[in-house]
Amino acid sequence: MRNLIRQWLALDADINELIAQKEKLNKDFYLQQTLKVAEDLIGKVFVKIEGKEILAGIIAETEAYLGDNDRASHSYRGVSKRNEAMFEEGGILYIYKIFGIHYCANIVTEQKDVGSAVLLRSLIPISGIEKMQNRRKTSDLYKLCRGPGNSAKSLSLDYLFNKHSLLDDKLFILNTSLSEKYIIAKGSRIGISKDEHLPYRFFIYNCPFVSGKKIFQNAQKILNS
DNA sequence: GCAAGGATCTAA
DNA sequence: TAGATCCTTGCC
Repeated sequence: MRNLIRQWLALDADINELIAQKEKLNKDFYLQQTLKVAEDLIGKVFVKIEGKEILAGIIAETEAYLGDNDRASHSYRGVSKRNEAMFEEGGILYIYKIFGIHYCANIVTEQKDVGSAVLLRSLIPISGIEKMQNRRKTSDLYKLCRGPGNSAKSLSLDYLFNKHSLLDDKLFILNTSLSEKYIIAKGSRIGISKDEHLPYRFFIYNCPFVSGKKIFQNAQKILNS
């Protein structure tokens, strides 16, 4: 597994070192523009601590859902019982269930009442892999956290975590710079029927942990600045 | 290719 | 209150 990760992110530190060395993303990060947050989250490490077990993955794929005139966003028609987390101040989770089957985890962004969030689509698992394999009932590392439903299942993110803070000691995102070693690309969001042309999906280019069959189609590389 | 599966929203 | 929709997945 370590070789597999090295191949993609040249990650040398183990998870405990990483947590000890790196800062958590703070509130100000989440209050930024949603598209910037979605792009900047690529390469960061999502961490969930369950007892003595550390579950962690490098964020490899995100999608932005804006609060301003984005017809594909759950927030488009205003506040409802389902989406009210999206209208809170940034830095918390918004969890919803799709097709009555799969949970999907979003990271709420921007100021209160904006109604924007970033969908967590895929992770590169780096810690707690056995637990993820048990939950997903597969040992295939590429498939463990590929797609929003699978990511939420691996991390066991359900309604209990709706509105949960990401500034928590057991649930946070590390401010790493791993993405500098990879090319980030953007393209169309997946599985939506409105405004599907908007390039609001961000992902690590040519990465097998990323979902979607057409990762290169309609993809545009973003050069590291 | 398509069914599972249930909450949510809209229209009446 | 009925009917359509849905930021998906894994099966056929």
